[in-house]
Amino acid sequence: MTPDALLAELDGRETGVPLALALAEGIGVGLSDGAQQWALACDDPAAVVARIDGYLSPRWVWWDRSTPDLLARHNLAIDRCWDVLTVHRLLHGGWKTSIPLAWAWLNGLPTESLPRMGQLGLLDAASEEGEDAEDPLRPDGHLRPEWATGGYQETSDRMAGWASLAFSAHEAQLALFGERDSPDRALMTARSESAAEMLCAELEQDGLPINEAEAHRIIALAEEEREDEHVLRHLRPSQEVNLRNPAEVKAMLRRAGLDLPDTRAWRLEKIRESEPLVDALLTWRKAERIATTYGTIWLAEHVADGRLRGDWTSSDGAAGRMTASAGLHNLPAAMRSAIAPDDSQRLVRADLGQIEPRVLAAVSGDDAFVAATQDDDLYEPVAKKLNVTRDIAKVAVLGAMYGATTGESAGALRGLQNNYPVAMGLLEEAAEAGRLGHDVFTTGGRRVPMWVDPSVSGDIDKAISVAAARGRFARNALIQGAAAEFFKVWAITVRRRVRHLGARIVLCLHDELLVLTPMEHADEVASLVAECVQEAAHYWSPDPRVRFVADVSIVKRWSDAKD
DNA sequence: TGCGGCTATTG
DNA sequence: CACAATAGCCGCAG
Repeated sequence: MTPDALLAELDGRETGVPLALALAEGIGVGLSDGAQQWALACDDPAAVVARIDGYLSPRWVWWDRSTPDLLARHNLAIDRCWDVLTVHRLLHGGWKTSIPLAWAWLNGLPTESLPRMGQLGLLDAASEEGEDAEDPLRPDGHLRPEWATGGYQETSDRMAGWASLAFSAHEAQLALFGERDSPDRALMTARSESAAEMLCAELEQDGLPINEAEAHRIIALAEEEREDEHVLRHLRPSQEVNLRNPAEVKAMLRRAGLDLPDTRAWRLEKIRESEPLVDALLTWRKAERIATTYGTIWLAEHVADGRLRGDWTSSDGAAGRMTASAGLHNLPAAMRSAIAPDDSQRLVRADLGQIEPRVLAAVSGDDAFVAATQDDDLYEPVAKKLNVTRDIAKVAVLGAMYGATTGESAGALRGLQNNYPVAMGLLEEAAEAGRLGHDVFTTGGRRVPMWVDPSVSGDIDKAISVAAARGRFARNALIQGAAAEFFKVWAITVRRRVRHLGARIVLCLHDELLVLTPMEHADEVASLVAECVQEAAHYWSPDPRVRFVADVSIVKRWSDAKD
């Protein structure tokens, strides 16, 4: 089959119709619409996908990240897609999964008896009668694991079969959405999370622009400051101490007359003014961190052709936040001046303001709390209502979302419950579900699985403390998870809206975006990024009255101050 | 060599 | 010092 013949067959179909896809470099493309399947042998499958996408603009259905990875390598950006494994994580909860596991779960097959690769290879070599190696399904209904790990890529006919199964999996998932409380909302999430997975493929491909000379300068400075002697010279009598061993550091401080329960920075910070030894230790630790974690080895491992790259996942972690390796999400502030493009480009830096409380207002629909979001600083009206300072109001609101029970926030918590009963009630309901070990669901329909630690049975105190931790976790997961969903809608909207200007997202950081843009389009990109906050809010927010805000600025380096 | 504990960094 | 994450070094068990 040729691409032209295929396009003729697809003629007249509606935009957005689901079309499943499997492909392999240099081999071909397999497609399926559920009723028919097509196999195209060709060298450049991405070019075929580009033609169909331009012609029909379907919703591309694929099994997993391997497909957008290939498309991203060919610089083909797809906006409308359905990633079966990403949707599986949404429906099922958790992160660990695989194509055979998702297939088994969707088809009600026992998942304990999932065929494993090694033993199956032997069985297949024996090739029982009645078994067809060209069939991706075994007689018991399970997927052949060797198909999932590349076997489907051998011929375009196999790809067509593989695409056909992806289509079936997608239909099974659609049926499950129908059983949800808010099917339409969960479907929206499935689509946006799938697009976010494609964005992750691009983030891995592109990387962050990094000025290596500047990075080396920062590392060299840290190397100087991490000399043990800078700390040890404060000791009388002089002594050898392994500063990397917390127990030895604690003993060292005790000998210096400082008896502390541990040596954590927040504790030491309080006394560094009056204790030169402590001040030197904290300075040493900061330098040590940069030199060990973000030193020359790190540069060599993660930087190539002027880009800093890590692995990206679109919905890792408890509640579905994006994660990145290579330290991209916890780069020390001191290193951020090295994140900079060449002079012909700029970074548009944007971050959502007070995103978690605003999301709480949106998902709870609490009238009074929604009203507070009209303010640029949401904590001001809250403080006024509670008759406390702005700082206490902030700690109280954050404490309510994290499940704090002690400290300053405890007192203000009663004020929050009186003034914002709907929002606080929602949080408490989630916490109670978590304590009981019941799964909770984000507003976008992500299942957040709870767990029961079997090791606590018999130990009442421990069981209570584990249940309490689960309650805090569930309470926060509703907010953090919903914020992650909103953030991803914003990110994929930006991705789509700035593309024609040659701009690309190069970093996603929970509430912050970095967009790399040609200098001449920086102003327009910045405007679009700001507009996209409203567009994303309109699309995502369960309560249209909630106001979302963002800071947007054009910078040469990530570290540059916002204007 | 793998793992828990401690510590750092970030949102 | 509550929620989430990645990542390093240490000592200790195997």
